[in-house]
Amino acid sequence: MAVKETTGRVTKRRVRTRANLLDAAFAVFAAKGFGRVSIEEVCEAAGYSRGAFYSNFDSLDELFFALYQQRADLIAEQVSGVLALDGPDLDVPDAVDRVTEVLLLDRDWLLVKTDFLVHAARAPAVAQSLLEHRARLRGAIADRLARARGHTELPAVLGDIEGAAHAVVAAYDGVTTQLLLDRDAEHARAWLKQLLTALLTDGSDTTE
Amino acid sequence: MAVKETTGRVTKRRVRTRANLLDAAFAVFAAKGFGRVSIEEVCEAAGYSRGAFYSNFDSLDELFFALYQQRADLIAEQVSGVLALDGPDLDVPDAVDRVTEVLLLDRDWLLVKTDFLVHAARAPAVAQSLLEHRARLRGAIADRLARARGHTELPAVLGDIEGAAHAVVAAYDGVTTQLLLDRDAEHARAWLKQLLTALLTDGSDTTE
DNA sequence: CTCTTTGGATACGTTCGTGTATCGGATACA
DNA sequence: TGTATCCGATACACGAACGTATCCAAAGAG
Repeated sequence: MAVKETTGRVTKRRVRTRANLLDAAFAVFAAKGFGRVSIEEVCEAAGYSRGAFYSNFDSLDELFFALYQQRADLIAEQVSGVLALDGPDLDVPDAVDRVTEVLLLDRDWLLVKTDFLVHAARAPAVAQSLLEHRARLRGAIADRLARARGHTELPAVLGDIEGAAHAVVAAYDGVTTQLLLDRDAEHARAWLKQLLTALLTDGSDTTE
Repeated sequence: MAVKETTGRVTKRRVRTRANLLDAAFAVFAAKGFGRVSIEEVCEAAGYSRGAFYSNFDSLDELFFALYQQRADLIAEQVSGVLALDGPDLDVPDAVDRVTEVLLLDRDWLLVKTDFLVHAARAPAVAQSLLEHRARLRGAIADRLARARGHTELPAVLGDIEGAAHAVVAAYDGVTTQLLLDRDAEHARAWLKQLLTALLTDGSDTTE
């Protein structure tokens, strides 16, 4: 049961400890990786006993899911926010700049995100939820690209705008992988920018 | 100690059981994910007792590393082989076709590969080894691209040939991520082809 | 302030995996 | 075929983490 019985009392303390558990879990997961983490470790890191955990969650999986959703929504908002900025149309390179400034900042998040991916890959239900999340993000990107039309022409090879949005996500995923290994965030961001530019513009624009 | 004392007797049985353990481990890792797998499970799947394991490996980590190296080398050979085919020059789209036919075939491999990535991301020494492996692969791709010059002009946005090779790997990683979630291998391969085409050619070539 | 409800701590018993030490059958080599 | 060596199986002791049942303190309602 994902949600505790919707009894009357909502309790303030509960919210606090739940948040604390989630925060601690984030740190522990990032450090050791989900799957190598015990419930006890999370509790210890949060300064609670196991009783607190079982009072708030039914399993580590459930906590992990909640944690991911929390953070992913946060990121998604940031990206959407950045993309929505400014008037109805602005050229693509500028949007690319803005996005790359927000992304790839927190290594811990990348670690947890990838853990979650690998987790979802083996749990169809979870995968479904993750796919929907990605679809929403792609939607935001597609909207942005649609608004930019006229300023910058998209290459035809990617197909429609949806295709282009798909490509953007793929580029992000690809760069994430590399960054996880070499830990060079600066380089990763510069390079993501370059990749996106290559994907979203015709070869004509050689800014760098 | 990665390699058992180099004593005289080379032993035939040992090689067999070691291989069996590795094969069984691959299946188990793919199914449950490294980190959720116990030594016992691997032994059981292979039909051995834990004694056999400790006689061949010092830890699960060591086995995992050996397993990854084995399979990754295999894939790398396949790719290099496919890329080396035919005369000194052939256009890019053809090479793209060949490569996409070899890649993204085995879901189990993608799972294990991603597990290993996430593992390496937290173990610098392992990451180093993985980075070198990737560099070698990039090298093969770069060589191929160099030979194709004159037939197809690369877009300038990616920089030199090394940059283009980098982009190819990123695209592969990105598509892998998506495939892990939606399990649509057919679509993934078609789309990888499209992505690579978009990256490696000027917008002029609209084959599809 | 009192009383009721809720949240988290503590204290079990149990299961599971680990690593080691020892033993017996298999294997290579003469 | 004999024999020395190797390899894998078995047995054991230990520790870690789990899930539950129970209890005390904290927070909200009146």
